[in-house]
Amino acid sequence: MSTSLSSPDSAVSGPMGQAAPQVARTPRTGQPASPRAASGQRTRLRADDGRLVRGRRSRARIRQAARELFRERGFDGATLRAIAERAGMGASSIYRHVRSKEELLIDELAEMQEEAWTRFRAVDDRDRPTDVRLRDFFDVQHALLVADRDLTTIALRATTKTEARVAKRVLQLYDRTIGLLMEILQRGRQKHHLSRDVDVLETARVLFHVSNGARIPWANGLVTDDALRQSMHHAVDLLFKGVAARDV
Amino acid sequence: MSTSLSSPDSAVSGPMGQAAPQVARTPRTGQPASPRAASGQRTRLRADDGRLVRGRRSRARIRQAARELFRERGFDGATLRAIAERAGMGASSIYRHVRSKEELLIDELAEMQEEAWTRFRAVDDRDRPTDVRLRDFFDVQHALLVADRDLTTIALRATTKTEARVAKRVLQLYDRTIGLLMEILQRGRQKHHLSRDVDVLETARVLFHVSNGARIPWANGLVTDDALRQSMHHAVDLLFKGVAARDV
DNA sequence: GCTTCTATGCGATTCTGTTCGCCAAGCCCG
DNA sequence: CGGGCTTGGCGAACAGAATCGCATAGAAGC
Repeated sequence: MSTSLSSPDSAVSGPMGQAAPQVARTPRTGQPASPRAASGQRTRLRADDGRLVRGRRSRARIRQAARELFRERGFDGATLRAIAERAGMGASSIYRHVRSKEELLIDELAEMQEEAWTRFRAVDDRDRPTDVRLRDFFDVQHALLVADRDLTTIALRATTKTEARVAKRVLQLYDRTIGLLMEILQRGRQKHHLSRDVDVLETARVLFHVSNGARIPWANGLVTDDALRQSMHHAVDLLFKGVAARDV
Repeated sequence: MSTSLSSPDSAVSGPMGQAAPQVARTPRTGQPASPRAASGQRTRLRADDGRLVRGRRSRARIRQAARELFRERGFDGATLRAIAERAGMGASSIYRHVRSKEELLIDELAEMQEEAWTRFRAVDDRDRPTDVRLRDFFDVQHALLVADRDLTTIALRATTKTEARVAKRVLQLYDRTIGLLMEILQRGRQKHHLSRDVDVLETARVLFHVSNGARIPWANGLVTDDALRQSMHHAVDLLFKGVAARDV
């Protein structure tokens, strides 16, 4: 239930405020930043405020530096100090724009996910059999995963952080993927590929959970890239055919 | 493939050497500890060596302290220095017995898993329908999970650590669970609850992956305890019946 | 201009897990 | 007994993420 797709509240805005004025976040304190918010706005904060412009540029530099260093040295290898240095600022300043190192990662992750969706839509054909479409989707996702192993590992780790904010954003990404799976399944039901009494949402979730769970041994090098891929194909098959004996 | 159940090598021994002489681990260096190992044994190290006895006692105290503090403050809240203090020693001494904080956690985890297996076997009846047995298994596991929320969250996190040693041990625990699921499924196939061409191992894995994946939103408070439980029931159902239309 | 507020930045500091170098005590063997 | 070995322990130190308090500069309001 609460794992609703595209949850209405917050909507998360774009990764790292490349959009709106950001409502003066002051990452340092988790509070509404200032009494102003409650006591009626005194300063309105125009979007072209010189400070905000500077801030946006800083954020962009941080983001860029983080991305580069994540790829060069991996998440754990990329020191905040190194990121800061490359972004041309002190380490502590980063926390003016980001509330934790993991938050930087989410930008990366969101981007990869976006890429996965667009790639899939590019190759997808809504008229093909449902199971084929599903396999294709997982294949696309798989290709990106393999290209960015560290990223996905850490994304998984991020969902197990006490720091709820980070985990929630990752989970919101997840929800969108589940939504896409639902779409595919829904279409399948319309075309009578699926039996009528299937709960589309629940099925999408199961598929998604499998894909997440299967990544764990893979991320630890216990299964090969291809085995992971096959594993997902297998899961789709199983789910479609069912394992129960037909004649009992 | 490499995710074989009860992998032959190492067998991991018991949690934190409550058994054998431990082969002089010297956690500090990852190496075989001393040239002796290669050059033929010079000192044989009797099990009642006073030093080893002391070591075992220390390990027991550490373990006890860790367990208590994990429950009191959660994994992240339990400082190594606090654990050390309660165990009556300096923080750095812990590393004579353990190679990382996570290793302490694994002991806990292994114990919970063990408990889950024994509880299940206590209530299980091999003659009941396969899907019922599966649901029961997940229910037992679920009950323990709920009682120890933090533990399972961190276990997940541990599988995404760069520290391979820890992850591997967790995954070995996982493998045993998959093995149990296989057993259940195998029995089901014998009794013709399952169709003949089902790949028992692959099915067990899918089930297990779902259970892992489904825990993620739960651990983040996005689904209730009961919703998680229902989710697993749902997954078993889906897997059994299959989602494909029967008449196409 | 002057005050006040806000966004940004910085260096020092705190808190963590972990490592290092040294030392004590225990066992074995001559 | 007296070296050589090993285990266990300790305090100092390190590195990395995150926090604090202060400083700067731009903007808004008078």
